[in-house]
Amino acid sequence: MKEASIREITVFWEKAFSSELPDRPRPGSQILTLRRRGKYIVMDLAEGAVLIHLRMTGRLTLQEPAVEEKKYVTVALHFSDHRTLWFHDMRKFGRVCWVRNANTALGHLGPEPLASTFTARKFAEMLGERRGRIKPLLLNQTFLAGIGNIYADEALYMAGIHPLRPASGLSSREIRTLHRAIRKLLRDSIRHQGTTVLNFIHGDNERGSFQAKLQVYGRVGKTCPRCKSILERLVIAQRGTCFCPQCQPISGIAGGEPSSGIA
DNA sequence: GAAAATGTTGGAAG
DNA sequence: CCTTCCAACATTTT
Repeated sequence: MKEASIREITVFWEKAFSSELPDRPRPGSQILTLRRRGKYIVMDLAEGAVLIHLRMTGRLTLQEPAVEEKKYVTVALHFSDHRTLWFHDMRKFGRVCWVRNANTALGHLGPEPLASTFTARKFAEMLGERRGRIKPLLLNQTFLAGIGNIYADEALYMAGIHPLRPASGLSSREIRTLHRAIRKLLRDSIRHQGTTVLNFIHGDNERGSFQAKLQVYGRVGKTCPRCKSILERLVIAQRGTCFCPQCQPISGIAGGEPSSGIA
């Protein structure tokens, strides 16, 4: 595809679209690149950019939706080659935003976990300055970009860290383990085309397969794959949280004896 | 049939 | 700065 541009944007659900410009994109807004930053899909244009956030149930198709799913289409981008990108969104939390400058609009985001500059050392520096608990921090996009509820739970499980542990209280060993877990998890999930819990689809219109690899997410009450304890559920920062009380002790190091400290 | 839970984020309020 | 609650919305599960 060469010299593609956005010809027109049709908005079916007004709240799903916003623009920093007085008008919607004009004909000839050439598309330069397509990339991801955190949970945003970024379409850089010759002038400005289009940001897409899928939130909970957003999905994109280049295929025209069937009549019965048309009611969930909130925005459609019509390209110069006469193809159309359909933004479906059952819960209507997703957003499409036309901005002047993508970097400015996304300037609040924390580092990319997969960037080479995101080292364990850098992670340690970032954590040391923080007061809160580790799980809400992992979900905080201004702290680190791109981690959602599933990967936060999985990363903490993989690293053997209780979700309520104070962020600044992690040992350097735990930080290294968590850093590794986050990066491995995201890489593996991308390799498996993502995690489809309900209706997520990737660019080829297919479901992801990483859900088959999840160890704790969605498995409350089932057994821990590692130690066979019953996985427990907590609500932390309004988000359901699944963890293994044995492998992720609230005190002590992962895998260590809970008998440290007192007595 | 009502209540709670679901992958997210931003805003308000303490 | 940090945490908590809520709102946006539709569907499924309890």
